[in-house]
Parts: sequence; C-alpha cells; structure tokens
Amino acid sequence: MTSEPNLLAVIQRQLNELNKSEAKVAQAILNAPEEATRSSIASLAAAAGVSEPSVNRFCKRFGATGFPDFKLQLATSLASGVRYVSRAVEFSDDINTFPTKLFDNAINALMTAKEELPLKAIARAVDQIAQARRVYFFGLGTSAAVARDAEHKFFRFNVPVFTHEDPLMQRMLAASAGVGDLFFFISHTGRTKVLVEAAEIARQTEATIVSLTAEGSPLADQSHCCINVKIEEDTEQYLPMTSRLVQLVILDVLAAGVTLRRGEGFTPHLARIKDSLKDTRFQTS
Amino acid sequence: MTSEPNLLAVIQRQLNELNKSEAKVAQAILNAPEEATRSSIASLAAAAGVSEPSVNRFCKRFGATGFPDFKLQLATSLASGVRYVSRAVEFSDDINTFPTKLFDNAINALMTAKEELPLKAIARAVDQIAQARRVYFFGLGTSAAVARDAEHKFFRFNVPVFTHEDPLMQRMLAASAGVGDLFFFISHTGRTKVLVEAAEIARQTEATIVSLTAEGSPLADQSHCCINVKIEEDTEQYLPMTSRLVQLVILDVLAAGVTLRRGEGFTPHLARIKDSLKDTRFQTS
DNA sequence: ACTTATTATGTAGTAAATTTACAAATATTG
DNA sequence: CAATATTTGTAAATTTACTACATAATAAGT
Repeated sequence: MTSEPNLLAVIQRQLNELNKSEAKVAQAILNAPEEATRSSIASLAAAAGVSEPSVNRFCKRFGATGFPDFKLQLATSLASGVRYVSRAVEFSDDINTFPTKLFDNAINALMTAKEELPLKAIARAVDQIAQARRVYFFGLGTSAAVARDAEHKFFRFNVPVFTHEDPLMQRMLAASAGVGDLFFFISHTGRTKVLVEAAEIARQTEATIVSLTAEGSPLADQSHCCINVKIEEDTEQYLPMTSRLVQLVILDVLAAGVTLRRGEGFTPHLARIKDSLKDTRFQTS
Repeated sequence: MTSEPNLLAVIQRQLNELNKSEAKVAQAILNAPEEATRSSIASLAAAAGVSEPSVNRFCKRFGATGFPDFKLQLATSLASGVRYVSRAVEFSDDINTFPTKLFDNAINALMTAKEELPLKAIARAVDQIAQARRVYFFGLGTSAAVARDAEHKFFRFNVPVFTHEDPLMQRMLAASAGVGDLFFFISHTGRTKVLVEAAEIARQTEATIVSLTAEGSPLADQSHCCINVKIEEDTEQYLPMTSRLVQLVILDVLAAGVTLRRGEGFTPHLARIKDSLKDTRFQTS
C-alpha cells in the first residue's frame, strides 16, 4: 500500500502502453486531475467517452483496489507533490494577498526543513550541549535575535548560557575559553567575517564549537559539529525572512533534546521557573 | 471550493462546540485519520458508535458536500505531511520522533494563525508605522528577542527604530514620548506587569500604542491598535515555543506592508543596504 | 482470406454505499 | 410540567461502484 508520490507522472509515463479506452481515461484524468478526484465513475467515464467498467479496470491497473481508492491516491498525490512554490510579494499585492503569501512562505520553509533534518548532527549537538559547562550563543544581525531567543530558552533548562552581540566581546570570550566551554555560532550565510574570526579564535582553545549555518561555509569549516540549514537564495527578498524561523525551531529541537536527556526528574525544575514568573503578571480575572 | 489546508486542526478546535454524536465522530476521526479516509460511512459510524446520517451531518457541518467529499478533503489535508493536531513531546520520544513533532507543532501554529489573520488590525498598524516619526519595539523575555528581530528588519526599511530590553529604559522613553512616536509592545500573554505599566505611561502622552498580544489582555486595553494572536494554552510545554514564531511572521507582514506602501521607488534603498553588508562577508569562492 | 484464439470493450444486473425524508428521542424553555 | 426546539436514529430512495457475461475488435494460424 505505498501511495505513489506522483501518480500523474506514472500515468503519463505509461500512456503509450495502454489500450485505447484506458488511454482515453488517462487523457481525461491528465486534462483535469482535480476534477477527476471529485467526479463519480459515471461522469469520468462520460468525460473520457468510455464505459464505466473501463474506468474501473484503469484504476486497478494502477494499483488501486477500485475507483474510490484511485481517487484517494490521486488526491493525495496532488496535494503532496508539486505545489507549494514560494511566492514573492509584489508591489501589486494588497492587504488580502501579501500576508497570506508571507505565511505560506514561512510554512513552506519549515516543511522543507523538516523533510531534510540533519538528525545526526542534531543528536551530536544535543550531546555536546548537555555535557558543556557553559554555552555561548553568538550571532550577528538577525541571527543575534535568534541567539537571544536561544539564551532565554536554554536558560530555563538550567544550562549556563551567555549571549553577546558585540563582536569584540565575542572575540575576547572566545580567546579565553577552555575545556567545557561550548560556542554555538548562528549565521545564515556562514560567511560573516567577524563571526568566522571569533570561531577561529575559539578553535585554538579547548572549547567545543557548534554551528547552525550553511553547509560548506567558512564557519562550518571551523566547527566540530555543524547543523546544516539549506539556504534558498532570497533573490528578490532583501531579507532572510524564513531562514531564521527554521533556525529558531532547530534550537527548540536542541533544547527539547537536552531536556529529554535530563529525564523526567527535570520537570519540577521547569514548573518552578514557570511559577517564578507568576508574580510578574496580572492575574487573569 | 476552498480545500481546507488543515481540516484536523479545524475539527480539533471546534470539538467542544459539537453536539454529542458529532463529537464522537470527530473523536473517531482524530484517533485514526488515515483510516477514516479509507473507510466507508458505515464503518466510520460503527467506529464512532453513531448512526450513518450522523456522520453525514458531521461532514456537511465542516463544509463538505457529503461523506466522499469530506474524505477527499481529509486525505488532501493529511497528504501535506503535517500531523495537524499538536503533539506534546514525551520522555519516551527519541531523536527520530521529537524533532518532527516540534516542527509539526510550529507549522501547525503558523497555519492556524494564517487562517484567522486580523487583517484589519494589521492594515491599521501598517498605516500607523508608516506615519510614525520613530518606532520603539518593546518586549521582555522571549518577546525581547522578537523585538530585537523586528528592530533589525524595520531598520533596513529605513524606519527609525529602537529597542530596549531594560524595563527602566522602557519606562523613561515612554514617559518622554510625543506626537509621532509609536510604541510597539510585544507580549505573549499581555499580562507582564512592567510592560503593561510602560504602556500605561506611554498612553498618557501623545504617542501611538500598538501591540501584538492576546485579545482582551491588560496590554491590549492600553493600545490604540492591537493585533490579536490567539494563545493556545501550552499546558504541558513549559515554554511558548510556537507563539513567538507567529509573532515574527506577523512582524514580517507589517514590514512588508510598510515597504509596499513606499512603492517601487524604495527598492534601490534595500539593494543599497544589502550591498553595504557585502564587505563584511567572505566571498563565495 | 477465413477460421480460431485472444484480447478489449460494453451492457445489464447486482451489491454496496450514500443521502433524504421523516419519526422518535432528548434536551430546553417558559 | 407542558410546549418547543434540537438532536439522533430508522427506513426508504437514490446514487454509485462492481461483477459477470456477452459482444466486438484484434491478432494468429492454417
């Protein structure tokens, strides 16, 4: 019961190996796939100009148990396959279109990232963070905000974390690092000079270097462990809108991984931190 | 014919507004969505312990023309690969499961947010930001990182922006505000005391107050314009993992909105900023 | 070229699934 | 507690899909 990734392509490919009426059915489906998923066997037969059993035989030929099952497979294949081309915002867009576009792009980026998660690198990074005596999150520009977010999160997990946006501080801390220190570099491109230089400095110490950046970049080269994030070129957009979202979720994953390693006994600690914030809030009436 | 992007989430959300037998059907579907797409109305009715017409009525309630159409929509929605009901990470999870769960939750949150975007409030906020002489982004904790991100983004769009994480700075700036100043408060709960107090102070000046927070919260009450983000209670999770992602994308939307208002003439400015960063990077070999 | 075997297609009937109309049961309101 | 509205189920009607079989078309062999 393996649902074919792209049923339409399979049909297209086998088109000339089909007999006349089956070919007619194939053609009808290829012409209007979405409609085919919604129509009954009778209407599809009529559209193709063949009898109903011919449609049924066609379906079985392609591995379905019958017409309804075929429709299901077709619908599934249409939904998962192709689609989802990220759409750039244009100046002709209005309030009804561009917000949706941006959300779609964000969702698309996360879905893509999810499919090719570097699990091995993630597992390794979790190990290293769990063992570290101290963790520094370094990033610049937009990635500085990501680093800040990571700091907040890991802090709650009782990991001794530090962030600094200032490149000079980053260098100094890198220079004075030792065993047990972990430097976590975050960079979309992996090519920001001052950040790479900080990594180079840290590399000369006993510290561990983990990075969340582009594969094969100078920053990745300096790392003991690199979590690769694919960069899709934002040709038109002038900002890394989506990559930072992926970075944030990956950091969530790392934080969750560290927590899971701590085991259930750690839950009360989290509850305690949550409680400690209670007094800073207005109560819900 | 709007094929619902995530039918399961919609069902989940409306669960308590359903009557008894419809709720049973909903539960049966949520328990085994894939199976539901393959079963007949009779077997689903049996699994839910209700009559066949009840299943049919359930389908129509969710916008389908009937049971087959519903199955189709369900299959389509499942095909996109995301498990739409948010699933909590458990201690029994391993590296192969929890990263996917977290990504699914993130995607799910964005999809849900996308469905009920407060477009009117967004449009209004865009107007106000575009007109502002100066924009302050204020947040605390995780929201401080979001504010920082917003600062980076809007700065590139040539909006004079400022961020401060320090509550005292926030208060002082709020107190000395005047016409043309815009304070943009970011808070998941809208109940953080010091932030609400800063908003109250700002409110007594001529400044404009916009907030990105929970509907009906004390912070929302202080705002001229509030962009509501639904909070789904993170009962088990001890951290706001997903809400900040939604906040970030909404800020992207606002930034895009401001840019679109500037018109095409603004593009060269963005290109110039991008160029200015070139020398800070190692060139791609 | 004609018969025979083989495959392809359609017809008609049957079984299954879905929907509709209506009645019984349950909950709600004054 | 009666009256009304709502919910749920029963049974019949309708639509849909499938099977068995017959006919047509095609190919192969003499």
